[in-house]
Amino acid sequence: MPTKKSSKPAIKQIKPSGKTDENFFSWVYDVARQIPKGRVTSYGAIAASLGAKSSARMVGWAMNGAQKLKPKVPAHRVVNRNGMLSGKMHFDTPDAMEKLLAKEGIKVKNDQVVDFEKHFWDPAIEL
DNA sequence: GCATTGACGAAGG
DNA sequence: CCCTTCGCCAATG
Repeated sequence: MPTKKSSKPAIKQIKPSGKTDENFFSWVYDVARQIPKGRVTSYGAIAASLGAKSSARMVGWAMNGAQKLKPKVPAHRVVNRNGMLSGKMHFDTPDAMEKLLAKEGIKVKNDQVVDFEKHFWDPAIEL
């Protein structure tokens, strides 16, 4: 039943222009979606698992579109190396990230994840 | 087309 | 120990 029209290409289209090598970006989204509930990881860890540990910034930039992506990417589970919610301000509301984390059992204090190491999830190892 | 910025990270002073 | 600088690469002005 090949009635499958070529529609809905997994992941892509970060930009309506259709530019951008979605390779790197897509990988980031893919990994981010695989983050177990109640766990967090860092931008650098994701970048490193992709073979671009130096491009942690790109991971963060990728997250910028992650919120609108479908299915949405749990960007709230991704924080910086210090466990700080550096990207909370980029959500719909500054409280969204903190709230989502708290909902999954992760405590956030002063924009920082409590017991970050304990909740840390390394895609390069676990994946 | 060049300059600045950015949800980071590691290294240097 | 805190602050500054560099690297990374793409988007935006």
